[in-house]
Amino acid sequence: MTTKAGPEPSASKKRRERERQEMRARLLDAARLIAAEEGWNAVTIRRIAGKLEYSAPILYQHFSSKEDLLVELMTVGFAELAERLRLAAEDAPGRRLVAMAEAYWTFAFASPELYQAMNGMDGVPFGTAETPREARDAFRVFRVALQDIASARGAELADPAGAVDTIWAFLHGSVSLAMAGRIAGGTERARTLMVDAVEPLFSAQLRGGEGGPAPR
Amino acid sequence: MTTKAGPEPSASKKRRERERQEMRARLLDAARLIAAEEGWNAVTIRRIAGKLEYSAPILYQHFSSKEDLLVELMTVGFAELAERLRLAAEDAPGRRLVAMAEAYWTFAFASPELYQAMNGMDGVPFGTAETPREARDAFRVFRVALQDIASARGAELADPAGAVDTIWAFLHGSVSLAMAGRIAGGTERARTLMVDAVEPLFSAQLRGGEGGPAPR
DNA sequence: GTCTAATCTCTAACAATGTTAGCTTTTTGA
DNA sequence: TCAAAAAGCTAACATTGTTAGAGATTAGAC
Repeated sequence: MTTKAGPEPSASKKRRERERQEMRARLLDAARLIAAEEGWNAVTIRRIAGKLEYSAPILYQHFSSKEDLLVELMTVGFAELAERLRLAAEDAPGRRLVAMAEAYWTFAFASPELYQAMNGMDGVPFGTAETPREARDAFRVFRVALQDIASARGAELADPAGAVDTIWAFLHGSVSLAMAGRIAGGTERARTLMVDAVEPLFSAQLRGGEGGPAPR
Repeated sequence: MTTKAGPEPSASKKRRERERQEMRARLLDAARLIAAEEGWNAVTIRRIAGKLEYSAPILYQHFSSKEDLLVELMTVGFAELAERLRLAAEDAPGRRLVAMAEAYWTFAFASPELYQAMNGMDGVPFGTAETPREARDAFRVFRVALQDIASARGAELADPAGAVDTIWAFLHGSVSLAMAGRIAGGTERARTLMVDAVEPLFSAQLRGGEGGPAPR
């Protein structure tokens, strides 16, 4: 390990580094707050800085560009989502799948601005940046949970990674359409539709192809 | 009917109206082409007009704003998608579901710029405009097809509209993640995962709750 | 305590964006 | 031939992300 080479940094140097980090976090929070209140279109560099009573160029001492800040918020979102999924994964195997689907939904509608930053909706760019580690974390939590549920039923997944992709795609599509107001009947109905369909979608991922109904 | 009140418009008036429509269509095509070649971020009013050798303000004689043009392209997209779904719905009942899922996928990847315009990705605004008639058209085609498939199996859908929403959400989520490069293994694997899972997802929509495997 | 170098933060400016005003030119219909 | 209408342009505006450069503040060595 080459970590911590050279002499110990002086006390004030450490303090200033800490203040830098706090400033960075405050900038992220400000952007997130504006987005939550007025949508991503209202998130401009001058408004972010203004919210902290700084002038616009301050942002470039903490992020290389506006997009850089947005990408960072995306990883914040994935971290929060992963945490919620971890929590839901502690449910009993019988309820775990539904709990995780509900956790996904709850996260998305509790923090729509983060969900949008993560999925490139509404003016937030996406695709150029690599998928962050936090996203892979969330994915892994999901995969382990699905495998556990399968083995609790005395079965196993034909293609664990594929099962996660498939179910993730369904959850994302459901939330995405619901958030855009594209599901007639409102979000409550959309949520019910999603939760009801996730179980058969999972069963079909079990070895042996198109699985039958879930065991009672 | 109050259509066609007043005297017949003069010949040259009709010609100019026709030219206006053509100009409008050319503006839409230019925007679409730029988006297809360089992404939506490159689509600026000056570039759209420039591509037709006009100056920028010409756009405002055909659209009330840039967003207005984008919304129009969105309905173009839904019209194309509806047409493709209609075609796929002519397949034999046994293949129809997969054919429609494949048609959805093929459309999305044949015209990513339209798909993005329809679903508000990558800088294209969405949500403010009402869902256009063409979108409801596509939805209806889907619903009728699903109902036909069900009755061809001697069953029926518990909630036809809900079944469409559910399957649509899954298709959209799959395409959306694949297009963002978020499915490990590339688009071909993503496509396979989607097509494989659509059948059990459909079966679960049949009356009687979580349906078993498809009849052979 | 004083001085130099680093760090912080600002104002001013830049090019590019969507959009509007106002003018000139062309076309229309009598 | 002429007035009205339509088409199309240039010039401008405010707002965006971003950079340059100057002025203030602080750090740490003597």
